[in-house]
Amino acid sequence: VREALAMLDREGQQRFSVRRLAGRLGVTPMAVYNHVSGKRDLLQAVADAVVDGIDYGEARGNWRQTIAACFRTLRAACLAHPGAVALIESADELPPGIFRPMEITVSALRGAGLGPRDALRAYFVLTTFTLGQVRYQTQGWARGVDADAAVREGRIDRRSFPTVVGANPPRPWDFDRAFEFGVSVILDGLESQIGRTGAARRSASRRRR
Amino acid sequence: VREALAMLDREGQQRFSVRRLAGRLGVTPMAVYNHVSGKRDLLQAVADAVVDGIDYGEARGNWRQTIAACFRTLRAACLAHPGAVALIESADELPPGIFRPMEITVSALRGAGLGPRDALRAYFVLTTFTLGQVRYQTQGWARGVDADAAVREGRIDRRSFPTVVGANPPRPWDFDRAFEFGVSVILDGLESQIGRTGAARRSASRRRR
DNA sequence: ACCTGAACACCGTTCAAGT
DNA sequence: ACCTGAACACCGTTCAAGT
Repeated sequence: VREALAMLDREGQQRFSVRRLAGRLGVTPMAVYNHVSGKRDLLQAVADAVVDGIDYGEARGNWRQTIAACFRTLRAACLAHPGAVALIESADELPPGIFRPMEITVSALRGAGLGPRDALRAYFVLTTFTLGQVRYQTQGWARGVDADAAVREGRIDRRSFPTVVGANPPRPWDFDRAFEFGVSVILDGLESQIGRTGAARRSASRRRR
Repeated sequence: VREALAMLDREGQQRFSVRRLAGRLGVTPMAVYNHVSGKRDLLQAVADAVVDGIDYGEARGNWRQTIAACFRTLRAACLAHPGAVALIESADELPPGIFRPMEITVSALRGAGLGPRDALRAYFVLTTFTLGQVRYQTQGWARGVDADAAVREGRIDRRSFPTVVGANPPRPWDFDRAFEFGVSVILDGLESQIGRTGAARRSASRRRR
């Protein structure tokens, strides 16, 4: 499992194969099947190992700080094991620890006054954002969606895409800052949602009196 | 390409193969290579076709409405071709149309008063969120990260995950509402960011006088 | 210009056999 | 309990040959 994770981080899931893993372990391909019931099972085990290796620590500070810290931890773990993210996203079943961010986030938001459904939705906003950002960074957003390259190579003309051409991003793109910006935008948005529903609830209870 | 897209939407990228495509076309596997230089090239062509098929229409309304409409369109297109999302995310190069949402979003946000770097970052928040949400919906978030199933199957205990167990999501999960919630949260967050930098700029120009 | 058939190097996996 | 070797059904792709 350890060697599999290393291979995945090094060469990606595309180039990973049971036979090559066996080769690196100096063993016949079939020996792998004594420890694992198949490729699927092996990748599952790798995903489990990564998920279990994440430590979110103790919550401290207000709800914004708690949530921000949680997703910073998640992001750092994903960046440390770029090969594992796709695995986690496609795993059939993951260890309970995968729900730690949900627990932390929903709990913090409930405490801040957000309703249960919205708190859960907010969690999904934060995870999809965080994992998506990691994907772009590791798999190379520098692929098809690299506006900078498209502008440089002249695949895009100023006429149809004036703003894209003008906003040509500074290189190297600072993923950390982009992530922090996103987190604070989302938290700001949640704060104003909380203010709004809180105000609605207050005026409702005022009417009730 | 049309048949390939249909196969991908139907059975997913995992089960797709050149040989099976050839089979469905009633032709020998090698015939495919007369029209396309390889599997990679074929998938690229599929991604291109999907991207080119998206029509974002004319911008109308204020910046919030413009942006929301843009990502609703993107989301609808992705949901219509679930098999193509992974392709687009991993394509090496995509047609210019892929930058339309960036153009629309950055332009709208610049107009609303956001700085160039933040406008670009905001675009990435919105795309990662939108595509991530689509992934969860189509690939089945119902995989490893399905809290509902985990609770039902008793893989999670109330002691360590009180909030997750309590927040047991209503079934069926309403992806549309979750998406709309996320969009409005992000737009709220951007609005308060704009207010903040706008205020900072105003007070700076006041000092300058 | 398009299709075929045989071939090559790779896959995941099974199964009988070894120690 | 662990490993091996041969085999099977599948890949993507090349290449010479056909029309």
